[in-house]
Order: sequence, then structure tokens, then C-alpha cells
Amino acid sequence: MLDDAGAREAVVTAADRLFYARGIQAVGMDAVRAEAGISLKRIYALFPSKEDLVVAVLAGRTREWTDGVERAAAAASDPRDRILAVFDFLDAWFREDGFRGCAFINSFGELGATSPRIADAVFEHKDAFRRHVLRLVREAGLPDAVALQVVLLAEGAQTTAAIMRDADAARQARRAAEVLLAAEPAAG
Amino acid sequence: MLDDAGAREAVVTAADRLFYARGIQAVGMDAVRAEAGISLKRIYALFPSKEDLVVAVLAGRTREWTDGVERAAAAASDPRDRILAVFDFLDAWFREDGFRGCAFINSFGELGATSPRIADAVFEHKDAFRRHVLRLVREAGLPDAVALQVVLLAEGAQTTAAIMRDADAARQARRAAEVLLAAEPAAG
DNA sequence: CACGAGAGAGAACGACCGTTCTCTCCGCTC
DNA sequence: GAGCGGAGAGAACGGTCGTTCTCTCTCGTG
Repeated sequence: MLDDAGAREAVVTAADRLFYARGIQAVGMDAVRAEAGISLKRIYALFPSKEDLVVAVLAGRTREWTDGVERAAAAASDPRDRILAVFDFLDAWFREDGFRGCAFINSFGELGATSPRIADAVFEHKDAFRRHVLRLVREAGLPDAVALQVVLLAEGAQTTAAIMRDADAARQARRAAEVLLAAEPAAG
Repeated sequence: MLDDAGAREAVVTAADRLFYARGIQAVGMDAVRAEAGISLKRIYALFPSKEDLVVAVLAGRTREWTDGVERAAAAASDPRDRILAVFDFLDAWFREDGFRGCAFINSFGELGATSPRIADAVFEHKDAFRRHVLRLVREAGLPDAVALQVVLLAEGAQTTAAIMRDADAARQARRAAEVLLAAEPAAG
């Protein structure tokens, strides 16, 4: 039998796939059981409630997202290119099959008003991203305000790509970010 | 007794308030009945299903939003200020009590995957906004691409203001938009 | 006053959901 | 081989939801 860690991962992976594709409230725990191949009893032993499972799914997505943007940034050498790498990362993501927007924005829209724990998880994720961009902006010797503006472009690209089914949103956001970075004196 | 038009408006207003504050699926039709003071029988005579009611609520929001941004644009005289007026409109909205993000983005996250009609209503709303900004951008003699970038900033400001509880997002977005507009030659 | 159309109140219905419980079966220990 | 702890399968439970139905009352008409 799967050990607890393996079972947790199977459940989270299955729940993530279903929640992302259909929305959280549209997926019953029995569908998670079927997708994960783990009995309901075991699932509830690992996650006391559906809300706990949702939080775990979001935590997993935060980990993946953080890895992705940091790897994308590390691949570039120029400090400004490291900032712009965020948009290349988004571009690749938008073009994936089954892309349906940012899971955090979606979860917030669905459950942010009802579940403070989920609202907090979404907040934490977005704040971690803001801090990441802020660090890159400072390394490039640019003023802090630029970081927030880059974040706004990234968030806007995600919602627009999802709703308008427009994968080019990342490219447009990158172009806008290039202008914003170029408008600042190279202080660093 | 209220005529059909009055009853429709009462139901839509009540549903809008509840859906926006708590999310759509978290609000039962009985809560709408209580808030509107219209019997379930009457509600179902006016709206064949909850989905129809949601679509009607979104249509009402589109009307209000369009009025708001057009009024804000009309108040400015300089073509570029008319574009930037969008962000002043957002700024005032973000500071309202009970602001909880863009109802369309929230609805899309909650039901976009399940209900094509709702996904379409959200698409239509965002596309109308894009067309509005595009018109303003052309009137200012700026290249079309600027319109999409302004839209990205506006969308990003809405999600960020909601999730981060940061009403200043509109001001940051405005500053970024100013830079983008200034970077273009004044062709008009 | 008799009566019928239509309205409101709210009970009822069938489905589903999150969560728990029961039953059965398997593998280990003596 | 007997007994037992723990696991899976899935039934069961209590609650809620969208939707419909029933009952009662009112009101306008003859």
C-alpha cells in the first residue's frame, strides 16, 4: 500500500486536476476518490475536510509556480531580462492544453468570500510573487514601484488569457513591461 | 403588486448583492427570494433557472460598468486623460465598502468551466471594455497595441486590489499607463 | 354573494454533497 | 489455523440546493 506521503501526493494531484478543470465546488469528494484511487476513509484520515484539501492543493501550486518563475529568472543573465522572464514563463503556460487561468484567482472568486483560510492562501501566494519580483527589481537597480507595475501586468495577463482565450496576452504584457523598465534610469 | 419589469429589477438587484458578497454557489434561491421579497414562484416565472438569473445579473453589471467608464472618459478633455480616466474610475470603486473584486472574474473562476453561457457573458463584458479602450486609444492617435496593454493593467489592478486588499493598485496601474502613453509619439 | 384566476407562502421532491459508518477481506502473529 | 488490526468499498446520514407543487387567500367580475 502507498505510504502516507505517497497517498497525500496522489490525492492532491488528483484534486488539483479536477478542481482546476471544473472548479472546486463542482467536484465532489467522491470524484477525487475515483481519480486518486484512494478510499474516502483514507482521504479523510489525511485531510480532515475538503477545505484542508483545497489548501493543500493551493500550497502545491505555489511550490510549482515559485519553482517555475525562479528557474525562468535564473536562465537569464541580464538583470532586466530576469524580470522579463516572468512573461516568457507565462507565455509557455498560457499555451498549455487545458489552461484555464490562475488557480488562485479562480479559487478566490469561488471561495474567497466564504473561506478565510483559502483567501489567506491566495493572498500568501500573490504576496510571495510580489516579493520575488521586488527582489529582481532591486537587483536591477530599479525603483520599487516598478515591481508592483510588473505584477499588475502579470496578473492582468493571466485573467485576460483565461477569459479571452488569448495566449498572446503574455507577449503584450512583456512588451509593456519592457517599456516600463526602459523608462527608468539604469541606476544599478 | 409589482409589474414584471419592477419584479425583475428587484430580483436582479437582490441576487447581485448576494452573489457578489458571498459567491454564486454559496447563495441559494431561497436567500434571493428573502432578499428580493419576491416569491420563488414569481422568480421562476421571470427567470427559468438560476443560470438565467446569473446571466441577467452580469448583464446589469455590464450596463453599470459601461456607463461608469464612459462617464469617466467624457469628463476628461485631453485624449490621453480620457484613457487614464479608467484608472480613476477603478480607484473610486476599489475604495467602496464591500469591494470584492471584479464580479466577472469571480464568476468566471467559479462557473466559467461549468457554464458556457456564463463564460460567454464574461467574455462579452471584457471584450466590450477592450473595444472601449481601443476607441479611446485610436482617438488619441496611439497604436492599437497600447489598448491591450492598458486593459492588462486594468485587469491586473482589479485582481490585485481584491486579493491583496490594496486599493492603491489603481494608482499604480495609472502610473504605469502614463508611462506607456508617454513612450508613444503623439501621432494624433 | 358566488366564483375563478392568479398570487404568495412555504412544504415537498429528487438529487447531490461532505462526512461517517459498516461490512468484508487481507495479511500478520501466535 | 485462529484471531485481530487495519484497509478498501461503498452504503448511509444529515443537510442543502434547485425546482415544482399545494394550499390558501385575495380580488375583480357577474
